[in-house]
Amino acid sequence: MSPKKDQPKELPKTYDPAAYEGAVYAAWEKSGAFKPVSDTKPKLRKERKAYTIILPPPNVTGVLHVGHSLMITLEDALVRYHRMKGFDTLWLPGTDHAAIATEIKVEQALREEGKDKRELGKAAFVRRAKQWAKDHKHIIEDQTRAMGASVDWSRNAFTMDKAREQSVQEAFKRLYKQDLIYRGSYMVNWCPHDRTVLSEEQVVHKEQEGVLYYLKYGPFTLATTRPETKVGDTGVAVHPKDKRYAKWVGQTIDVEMINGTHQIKVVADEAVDPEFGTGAVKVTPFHDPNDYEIGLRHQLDQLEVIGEDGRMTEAAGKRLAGLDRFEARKKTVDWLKQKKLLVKEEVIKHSVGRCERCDAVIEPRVSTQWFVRMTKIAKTALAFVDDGRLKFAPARFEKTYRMWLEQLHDWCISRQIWFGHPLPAYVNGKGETSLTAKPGFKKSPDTLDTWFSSALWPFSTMGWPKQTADFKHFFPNDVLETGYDIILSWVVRMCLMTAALEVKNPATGRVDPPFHTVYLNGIVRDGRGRKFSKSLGNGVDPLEMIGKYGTDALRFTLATSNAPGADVNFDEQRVVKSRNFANKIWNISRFVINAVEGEAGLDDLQAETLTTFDRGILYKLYRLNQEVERSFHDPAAYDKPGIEPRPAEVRRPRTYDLAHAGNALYQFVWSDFADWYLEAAKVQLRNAETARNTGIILKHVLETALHLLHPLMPFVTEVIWRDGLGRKDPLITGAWPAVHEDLDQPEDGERFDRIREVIETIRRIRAEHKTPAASFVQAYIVTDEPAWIVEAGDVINKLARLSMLRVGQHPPRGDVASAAVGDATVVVPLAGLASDTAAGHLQREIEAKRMEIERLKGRLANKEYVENAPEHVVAETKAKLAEAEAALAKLEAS
RNA sequence: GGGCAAUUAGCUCAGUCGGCUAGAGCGCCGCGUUCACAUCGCGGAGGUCGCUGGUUCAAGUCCAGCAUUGCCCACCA
Repeated sequence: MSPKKDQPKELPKTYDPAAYEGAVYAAWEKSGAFKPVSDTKPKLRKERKAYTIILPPPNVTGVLHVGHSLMITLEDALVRYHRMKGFDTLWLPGTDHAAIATEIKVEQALREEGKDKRELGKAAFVRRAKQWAKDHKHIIEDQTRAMGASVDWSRNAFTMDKAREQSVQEAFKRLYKQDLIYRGSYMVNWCPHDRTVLSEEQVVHKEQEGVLYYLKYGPFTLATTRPETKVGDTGVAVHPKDKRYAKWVGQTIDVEMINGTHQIKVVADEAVDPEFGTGAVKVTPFHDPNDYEIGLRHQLDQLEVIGEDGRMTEAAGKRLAGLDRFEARKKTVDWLKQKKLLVKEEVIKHSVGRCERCDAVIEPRVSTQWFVRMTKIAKTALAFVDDGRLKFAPARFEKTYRMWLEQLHDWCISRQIWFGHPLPAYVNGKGETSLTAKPGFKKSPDTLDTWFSSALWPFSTMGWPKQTADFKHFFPNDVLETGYDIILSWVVRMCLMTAALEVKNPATGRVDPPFHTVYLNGIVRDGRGRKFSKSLGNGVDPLEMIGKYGTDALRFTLATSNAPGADVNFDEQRVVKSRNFANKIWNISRFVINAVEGEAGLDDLQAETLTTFDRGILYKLYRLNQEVERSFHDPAAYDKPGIEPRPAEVRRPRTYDLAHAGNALYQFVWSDFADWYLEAAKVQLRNAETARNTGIILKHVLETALHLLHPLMPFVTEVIWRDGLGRKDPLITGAWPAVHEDLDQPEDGERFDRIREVIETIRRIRAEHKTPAASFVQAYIVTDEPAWIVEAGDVINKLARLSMLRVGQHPPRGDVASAAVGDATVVVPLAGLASDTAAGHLQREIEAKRMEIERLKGRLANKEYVENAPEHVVAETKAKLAEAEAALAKLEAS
């Protein structure tokens, strides 16, 4: 604890997040709290272990959505925790240039001005796009601030800034030299709207209804969903074992098309399913991935009939040329009908690939593009998980990672859009490539897939290929936290690039994974488990939530809404609950601050006069500390020397279960501390003998709880710390509270709970007998072990609203209500109360006890149970039985 | 077609080496008493833990099968 203090301020009655959050964030940032401590104290670089997280860079085009909020919440909690634990902590922010998304936005802006990007020209367009990105990136950055993210803005990166440009160029060149990048003509996914090739991952397959047309096709009848491609057919394929068509195989047949009669070769190929349709399939090698393969195997011609713009080419013939592919389909069908070549139409469901950005139907086509060879480097990436250097949380996602690496196809990295990293290579007329300008070679007009730069992010942000001080200290990163929906497009590729570029871990000198753990969060859905969508109108704006309830409330809600890796059902009611929780913390603090004076600490406690409540709450606080640490604990982060984990943490970590931590905190703060200890403290503070201890404990528990809460609820805890308690050193850089092992006394907790049960029991009896809230009743507690209950007498009197309490062996006779609490019995005389149910009540209590005794006796009578169950379980059962029998005896006596 | 999840109170979810009477919040019903908080306090009702078998002294928890829902992967025209 720091001795430095400002004058505490009087806290208002209700916590108003909006009144503090902006200023608190600004103060944190200004103080340098977000930066690694070693930035100002370079000596610490050697002494302290680094803890590094890179923020998955949001698109510059984006605005904050709840998915971002979840990500920021989890990462910030981890970062704040490790900062408080004494790691040299770096959380590095950045944004992604999102090539296609940005290009689309800028095109839109141009269109609104009545301009077209092609008439503007490439150079001007790129300038404009860069400016647009620059103008917009602050939006998502400001929103990241609003979430309270303790990122180091001084290291803010952008996938297209100078340093990252160097990383990208260098990466391309190295891969090219190692023959891991090549250029070639293959079947690719083409978006006719954006006029660029896309990678497999940028194509979204959607199930939709379509028509399967059965056509007369020379001597065959065959089925197709894409009749417009007929003019591009150069073959018909059948299965080699299909007897129906055997006689045609190898022949060339005449087929009537809309643009004349074509000679079509009939081939036999295993790829044809004789069961589907008619068992014969038309082959369009230029425009279908399967047909492309069949065409290669049988040397069929490739005929381009649909152009890059999605319109039919000259080769499609006069009647179709220039038409959009879907118009061409209609026209072809009309023509087929007219010629009586259409046998039937069947409505089917089939999957159609669409562009993930613009939703246009993908047109597969043959095209010359650049690719990264994946198979070789995949082995290294698989080794990362094989030998346990890379772990997934939850572990099941490791399977997804493996699955993808085991069935890998080469990655198409060239794009025909204008905005992006220029592809740093030259090509000549013969298709030869070069990294440098040579006579006859021209600079490639292509740009690189956005994900190419993202794949370098864990080390490009650290200055790679330069061996900067940051690289040496902060690489590899610790945790990569992100949504499970981008394992493939991003996580896998970062690992592949680390392997391909042989980015060495400075600490081990070998190629290690770029992070030791991948922590995956789920997708945020609405309260009923549906995905957010514009058409449902169920979207949630995190900024609106922040405005209404405060950032801490949103964060606490997101952190506690689900188990790790599971989807989050977002329910605004829970944000209300979290807001109320923040307010509860606020008011607890107001009470403690007003009630307690002085700076005495735990060392000043007088052990002899500690009450059951005092010991109990300290024990529960100790357990809470353990529980929260266990939830945050990541064994891998401790791998390097410097910070020793506590033994208990390591025993059974619940890696990254922040929901568990949040629930434990909520339970402790609201129930144990506010509802019980605080109420007991109100009594103890009036007693000269217990007042001093109580004050010390109130303050100690509050201050400790503020620390433990801080990673999840940074704002309210900091405000209380600063304004309420008047602390000068901010909480954000405070040290994680120590635990006092000597407080680990479970019986203290049990006694606390036992007294709680006594009070609850009396209250229940009061309620059952309709005792007016304001009235007082008397109570007897029949017990063999009265000392610590007697000591709590004043508290019981107040909380159960008693006019008299007796503890001892002799309960009153007659008209009473009795209930068992452990082996004790609580007896409340009913004289003067609405007591019609007294006898029934006692009877029910006795009956319940008897049932319990029966059950326990039955279990102990079971030989196999006694022999097989572990000793402590059996002993526990025996103790329970003894307790129940004692309780029954007392009930029957009353 | 292959794989992965989920299924516990009206709703949203906890329940981590199998072991007392399965918990929380919200919602619902009843009552509100002293100066932290009505964004509050106290009490209560509410569950055949999806179904069927199996393992075990003991199953919400482990195993098998089934059902329903969701997600991912896969070239079926």
